[in-house]
Amino acid sequence: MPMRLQTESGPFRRLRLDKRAPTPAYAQIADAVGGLLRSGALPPGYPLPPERVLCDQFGVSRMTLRQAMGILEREGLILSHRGKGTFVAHDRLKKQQQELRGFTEEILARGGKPESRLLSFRQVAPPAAAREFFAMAQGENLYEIRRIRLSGGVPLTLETVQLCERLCPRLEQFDLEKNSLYRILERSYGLRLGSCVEEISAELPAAEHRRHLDLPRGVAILTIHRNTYTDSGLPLELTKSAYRGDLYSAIVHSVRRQRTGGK
Amino acid sequence: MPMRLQTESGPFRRLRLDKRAPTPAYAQIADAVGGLLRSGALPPGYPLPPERVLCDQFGVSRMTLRQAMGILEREGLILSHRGKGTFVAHDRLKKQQQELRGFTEEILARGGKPESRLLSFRQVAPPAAAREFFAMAQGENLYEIRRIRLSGGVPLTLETVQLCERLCPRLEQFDLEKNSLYRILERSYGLRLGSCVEEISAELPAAEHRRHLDLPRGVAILTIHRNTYTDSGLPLELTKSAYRGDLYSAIVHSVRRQRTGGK
DNA sequence: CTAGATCATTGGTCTAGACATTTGGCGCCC
DNA sequence: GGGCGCCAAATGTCTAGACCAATGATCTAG
Repeated sequence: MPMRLQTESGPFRRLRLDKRAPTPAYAQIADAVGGLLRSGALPPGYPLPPERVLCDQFGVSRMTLRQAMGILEREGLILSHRGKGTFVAHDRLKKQQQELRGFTEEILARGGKPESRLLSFRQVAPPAAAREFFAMAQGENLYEIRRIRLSGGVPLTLETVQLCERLCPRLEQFDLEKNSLYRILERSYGLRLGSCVEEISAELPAAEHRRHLDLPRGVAILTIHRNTYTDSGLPLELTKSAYRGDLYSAIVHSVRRQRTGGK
Repeated sequence: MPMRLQTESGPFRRLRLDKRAPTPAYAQIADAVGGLLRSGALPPGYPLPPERVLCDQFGVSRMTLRQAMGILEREGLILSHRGKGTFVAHDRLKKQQQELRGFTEEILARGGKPESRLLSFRQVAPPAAAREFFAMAQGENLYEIRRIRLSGGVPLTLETVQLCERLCPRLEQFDLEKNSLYRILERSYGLRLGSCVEEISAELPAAEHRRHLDLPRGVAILTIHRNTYTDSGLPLELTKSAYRGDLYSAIVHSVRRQRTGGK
């Protein structure tokens, strides 16, 4: 007897697709299947229905379905093997792209309760480093924001942000103790954050750190310099953060460079 | 007069494709175009020929060409806009995936001259943390390698690596002062590195650090705990590194999570 | 009982089209 | 001169197939 054709899609049976929606079919499929996988309802190694079966179910052609599967595979949610099938990947395989987050988002993601205390908000003449980074013309101004950032009421970092006034004029109208700066930039100025480069280093505490961070003895400072760009590559923000070394550490996900691979 | 159809592919004119080669057409195209872009010969914003022109030139269908373009777009080498065209992206836009590297590779990439001094190479009973990470059975052993790692003759970090003997038996036959551990794992054991998670923190120097790292006064320690996995998600290596804070900092690239997007 | 051939099933690649949507230049009309 | 609409060109999405290559179950010959 030939190998039985798999027709029972099991947990995938109920997934559907709205052909009238403006979102493309492949995105809907990737969202639907991806959501099911991320829910953790299926154990690693659990087989997905064959592509041709899913095509029937969603009512799309195979190329469209494979566009969705490609997204899921790049995210590390599934693993495909020619001749065998496609399977739910192990959790550890999830390709965690290093994610750009502001302090507020980062602390929320870690289960903390972010707060801010504004130390100063000034317009300053740009130092050379900032002038070069932002490609500033003569006479352009820089916003400089200094804040203590807390989690659960404990001072965690002393942060200095520099922003080019050209990109976010009248920034002073916002309350930077109550609002996430990144949210303001995205929502109110339509600046879509794109990427950043951080340099993470270790230092001994200086007087300034002791003054603001309530440092116990025997604690070092984790310093992060961040250069942020918009999604179109425009220099957006320059940040220096001094974290309490005993309360904060940076988590970094890396992947091995591989062959350019399929999908 | 209608808008002139672009037929001059300019710098792209000479790119060709070997239909008999075993590598898929889309990979060849991505390599060829990607190589031209990475060479820096074209300025940011320079327009690529329309997809249909490239299809003709390479002799492939549009879906195949778009598979190649999708790779380049995900790498951040090009930017596409519906209705306008496809353009060379700005350098800053290149999606630098955080890359997993061993010390040797990292120092070479930074233009240094990596060396190692072996402090100890032992088989030890696994501590609880390692037993859990490697999912070790009773009686299994752990390799523990302690090395001073230098760049240009200067001690840079004190590194302790733990490896599960099951995955790389008879590791003691290799000279770990002369060979990159990652190279050994890949070449001699066929273990393909996949990804890692690092926790980066700051500490004050301990006696051990002073003893081995030749520390000047006023220097903190940058500590990196690394959990490494193979490309199939198998736990491979557990490393703790203590870097001289004045000589080393970690560079991290991050990108903003976006809509699942096309291609 | 085993080694090898067969073959259906699977994902990987590719084609030759189609229609949709966005953009921007051009010409027309006021 | 200044809008406004048309339309060609461009990318985005999708189809309904095709063939290839790897896998592994089954069948068959020894």
